[in-house]
Amino acid sequence: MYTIGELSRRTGVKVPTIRFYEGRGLLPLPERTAGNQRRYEQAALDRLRFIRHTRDLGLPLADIEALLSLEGAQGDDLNRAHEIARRQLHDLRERIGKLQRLESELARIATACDGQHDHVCAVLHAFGAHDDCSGPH
Amino acid sequence: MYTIGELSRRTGVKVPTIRFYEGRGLLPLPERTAGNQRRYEQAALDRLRFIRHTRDLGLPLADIEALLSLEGAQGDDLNRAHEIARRQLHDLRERIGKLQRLESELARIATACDGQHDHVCAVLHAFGAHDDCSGPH
DNA sequence: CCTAATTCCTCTAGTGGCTAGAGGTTCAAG
DNA sequence: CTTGAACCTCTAGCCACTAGAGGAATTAGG
Repeated sequence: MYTIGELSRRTGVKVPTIRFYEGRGLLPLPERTAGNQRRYEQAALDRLRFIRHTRDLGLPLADIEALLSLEGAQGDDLNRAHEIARRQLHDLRERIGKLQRLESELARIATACDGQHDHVCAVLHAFGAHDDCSGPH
Repeated sequence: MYTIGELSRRTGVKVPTIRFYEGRGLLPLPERTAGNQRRYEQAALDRLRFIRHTRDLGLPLADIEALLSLEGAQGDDLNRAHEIARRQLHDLRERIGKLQRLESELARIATACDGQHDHVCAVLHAFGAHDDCSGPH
């Protein structure tokens, strides 16, 4: 039996966030003490770790909900879980690619006008100038 | 003189978003026709492109506002613009690093249990299992 | 000049994923 | 039995938009 604070410490999910997940239906309603405080079992800890992990992976709560509903799934449902993983991987790779293109541009901007603070800073110009960018975005 | 729709087409910023920016003070109040419709000058187009570009680079609106206020700045203000660029680059590199770690993990998950749909899918297990991860997050 | 289609207007509310705060109650240690 | 930490509910706020309602203005064609 864990208090909500213990659950928080063990998973790294903040207390208000745990209550928020409960409200969203991601965590089942836990038992309560006579004084109305939440008491969790091991299963809740596992489930919350699953949620934490998948959130870290960038899955939106809706997808996590879908995955959670597939617990012990068979047949087509497994394909659905697979599909979610593949889609996430695809999204992630796109995000990385985009960010890397921006990185090179930002590096160019950050080093612009280093040393020569004449009268109009190249940084401000560089932020506005799209023409100088190497790749499209 | 551009209508809001033309401005939108030329910058790729959606019409409601342009109005939203105006409300946030990022764009000055434009002239209006007798019928109360917005009419923009070239300066507004340039400014909106600047905003669009910096948003693409990941800058929050507050930072963009700060940069816009530095137009034609001198001395310390230039350092401030520089500082914004450097901080953004730092953040961006962190984000990329984190996403790359997640990518390798997600790739592992997506290919797990390919072919062998025995009875409990490895994808679901893999989503929950943090132990198998290569790096920390 | 009239009509019809398109674009424009303001306003409110919703999205995702939390986070912060107010104002109060319960629990555990000493 | 007292104290202080942790808990409770509830509302509101954050960012950066996006969607929709309900209506007014503009523009192109006939």
